[in-house]
Amino acid sequence: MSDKYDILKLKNQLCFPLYVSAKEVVRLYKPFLDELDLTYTQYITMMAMWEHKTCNVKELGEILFLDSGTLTPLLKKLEDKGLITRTRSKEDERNLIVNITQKGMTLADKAMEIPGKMEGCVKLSKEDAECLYKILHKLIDNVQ
Amino acid sequence: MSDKYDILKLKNQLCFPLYVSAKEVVRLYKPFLDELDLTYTQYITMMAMWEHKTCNVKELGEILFLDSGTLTPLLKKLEDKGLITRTRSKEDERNLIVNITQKGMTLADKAMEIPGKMEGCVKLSKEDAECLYKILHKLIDNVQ
DNA sequence: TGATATTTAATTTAACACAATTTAATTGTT
DNA sequence: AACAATTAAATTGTGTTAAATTAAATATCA
Repeated sequence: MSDKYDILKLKNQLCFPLYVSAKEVVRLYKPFLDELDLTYTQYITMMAMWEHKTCNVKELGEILFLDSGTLTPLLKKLEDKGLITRTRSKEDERNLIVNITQKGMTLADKAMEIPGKMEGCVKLSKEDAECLYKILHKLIDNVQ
Repeated sequence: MSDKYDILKLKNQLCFPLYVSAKEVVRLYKPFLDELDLTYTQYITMMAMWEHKTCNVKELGEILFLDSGTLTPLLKKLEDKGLITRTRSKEDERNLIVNITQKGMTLADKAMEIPGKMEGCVKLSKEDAECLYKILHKLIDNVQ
């Protein structure tokens, strides 16, 4: 029934449903994000840019919990698409300033539909969604 | 204070803390898993194998929510390490049977320490951990 | 002040994961 | 028996991430 290896079973892990949920939710976004020609990581980066308009890579990394190894190639792609610009700071050449373009801002209007569509897919009650949100933020605070 | 783009802000997304939590938790595992010379995905695969002892790739994929594109190279690495064997089924040559080896089983003893160590890192109350577990499983059921 | 070390910021590289496609084996239908 | 449809795994290409590297700025001290 129960042996000493029970604690190694997948059903007794908290990390596993967390890993699976995140992966599945990103997968659910895919068809919606394909319409904007964005990956999920590009999407959250654009969310940060829609809000902040200007940012350097370091700040963006702190907001998004991404490091520059992820952001550098990603930002180059967004620049290629014309959604942002990348320019070195005159004051400190180490800093790369990211600015949103007009085209980038325009994309927000198309993106507005997505959060509502996703809610419909995930199908959690308002209470569960709020509870999940709170616990995940606690977890993130704890591990920083 | 509030504008029509509020619904696109990161702080109003549920997906974002989910994405960050999963990533950060996997990152926390890294130092412990380095001692076993396993990646996180290899670790959950070994968990499935410690429990089931034998499995084909399809079954393993269903258990782990991974596809053959992820599993094929991963299983070859675990085979190289001597933790599993990969053999084609005699009954149906399309099926690749994965079996755990003695060396693979032995690794479970070292892995036994990890769940406890991770609990210490994540630092959620028993109530929060249980609640999180339940909601995540609901979410996974909903999106299947 | 000038030389050197340290810190900081971003890029590059290599490994891993995932989506989409391909190949191979089996089953079903006529 | 022949062909189509289905199933299982492998392969390929793209994106993400950790670790190492490069470049720039600042601090230390002779």
